[in-house]
Amino acid sequence: METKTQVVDALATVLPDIQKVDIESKIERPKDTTKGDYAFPAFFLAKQLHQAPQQIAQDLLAKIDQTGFEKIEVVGPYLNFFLDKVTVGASILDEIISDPANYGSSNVGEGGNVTIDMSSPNIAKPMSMGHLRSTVIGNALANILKKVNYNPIKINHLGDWGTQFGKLMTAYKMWGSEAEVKADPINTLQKYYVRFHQEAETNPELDEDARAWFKKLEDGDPEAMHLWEWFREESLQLFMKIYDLLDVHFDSFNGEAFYNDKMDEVIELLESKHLLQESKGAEIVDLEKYNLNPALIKKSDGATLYITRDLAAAIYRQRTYNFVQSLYVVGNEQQNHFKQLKAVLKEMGYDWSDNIHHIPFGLITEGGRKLSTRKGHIILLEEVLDDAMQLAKKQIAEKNPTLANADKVAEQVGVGAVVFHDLKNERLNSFDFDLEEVVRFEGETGPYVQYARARSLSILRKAGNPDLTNVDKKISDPNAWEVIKALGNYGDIVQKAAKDYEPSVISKYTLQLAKDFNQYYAHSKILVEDNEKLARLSLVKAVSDVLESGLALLGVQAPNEM
RNA sequence: GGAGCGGUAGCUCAGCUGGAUAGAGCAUUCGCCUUCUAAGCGAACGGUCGUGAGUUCGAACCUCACUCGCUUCACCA
Repeated sequence: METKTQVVDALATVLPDIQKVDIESKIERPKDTTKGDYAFPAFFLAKQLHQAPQQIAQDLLAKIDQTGFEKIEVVGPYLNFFLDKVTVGASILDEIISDPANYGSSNVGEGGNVTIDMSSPNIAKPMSMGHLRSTVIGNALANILKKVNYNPIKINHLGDWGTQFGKLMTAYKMWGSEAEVKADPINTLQKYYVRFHQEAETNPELDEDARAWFKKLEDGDPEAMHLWEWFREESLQLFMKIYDLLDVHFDSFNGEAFYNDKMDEVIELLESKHLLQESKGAEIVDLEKYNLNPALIKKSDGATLYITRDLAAAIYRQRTYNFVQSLYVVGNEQQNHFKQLKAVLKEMGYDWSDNIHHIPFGLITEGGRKLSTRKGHIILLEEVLDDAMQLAKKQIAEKNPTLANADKVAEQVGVGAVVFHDLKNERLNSFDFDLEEVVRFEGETGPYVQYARARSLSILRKAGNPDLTNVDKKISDPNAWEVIKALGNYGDIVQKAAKDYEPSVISKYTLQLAKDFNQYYAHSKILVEDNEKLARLSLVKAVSDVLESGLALLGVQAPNEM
């Protein structure tokens, strides 16, 4: 941040006719680090100065004040700036060591509330890898937004209402037994659900029966209500186990059922604004002018739909939290729905609908096939996490057999690998599930980052964890520079991740920092007795602090030893 | 057909608001544990950036056309 301003200021004094912001926008970071820390291309000045860019660069170099820089040099049309590594490095380390917890924080959010609709598994269905995506992306975004001083509100909009309960009740009444469900709730209910869809293909009466059961539920029929509560309770208990493992916690579990008594108002509002139309026996809102299909508010049998509930939820959230932003971390395949949702709210005259953002993510397939709960083609999250933990345990037994708390560490490493894998790439990328890939511990993975941090802590322990707050942090070793530069970028990285709602910006950064540190570690000896030892330890401490912070933003736990 | 996302090394992906010889990881081959954890470090190999035009001093990036893959388009969520 500040280092860039230094470059801008130096250039501004020799380019009085150019706006500072314009200069800043042209400054780039050379990919090749031997070409300096910042570079200024002179191409764009060629036209107005009527000179060759190479010549302009030369002239600027002659006039520019080089104090505070290690050197400035011209390569072709580029002016390359080399920062004073020792001084700049020491000040970056000082900043981190003096207040590690707040390093990288900023106030762009000004405390504003941001609701995050995330995870939202369906009751009576197992959690799949798709739910993992929503859960970990939402959780990471909440952490990232908090770091830039928004106030995130994590809402688990449980799928605890809807026609699937009608189907489930039909199936249960026809083929189910209480004992079977109690023995293994989710898998059994899942089995009923799959069977329902199989048999309904040849027997359409089942669909009618399911519709009837759901209608009963909506009308408060005691038997239907009882079954619903039972299914819900059993499911929720199992979900909580997974959330504990992922260390994800919610501010609200208000799911679909919570809005049952809030939908009449939505219908009334729509009616009073004359937005409802009848079409084929159903009630719709026409969205022609948004170039969207009509939003179906009420089915021909009078039952409500997803969007009606989401309208109620959006209005409720606005009233309850007065959000500055409302995020929905939901798969990309639902983008049409969210466009409709925003459009209907807009039609209702709610300008705050502009603050609603669908945060889509890519689809997970397996063997190129879309996963489908209805057809029973799913990847169970629980199994993936179990596999990952088992594998981590095996690794520990091989590589660090004397490790204390091996089980806990295996959990952190295994789960960390799965979570990190999900956050590593741009969230809109879809990917084909490959267990080996997901639970990999080498290369660009969560464990790689965890390992780099564990090694840094190990060094600090060996050094007796000295107090580093007031030590001289000047490091002359050029190997340290890439690490320090990376450390200095953290704040910008966090802001970019927040602005783009993109956790992968953080994961990529932690990988890069870990890589830079591992290189330094391999090439420079830290624990040698000389007058820069405490400065080097400061660097190591700063790395462990920032890696810990970055991993925490991602919701990945970091073991002190592994 | 409309809308959306994508096509970069054998595989998985980076590539910032257009800039200097297109970068990682995995896989393959080969080095490095008598020094701070080898879940590591280093080296080699590997690319017509889907195709064709255009804008520009300069295009993987912007525009247009085409092409391939996935998603979605009222009574599921």
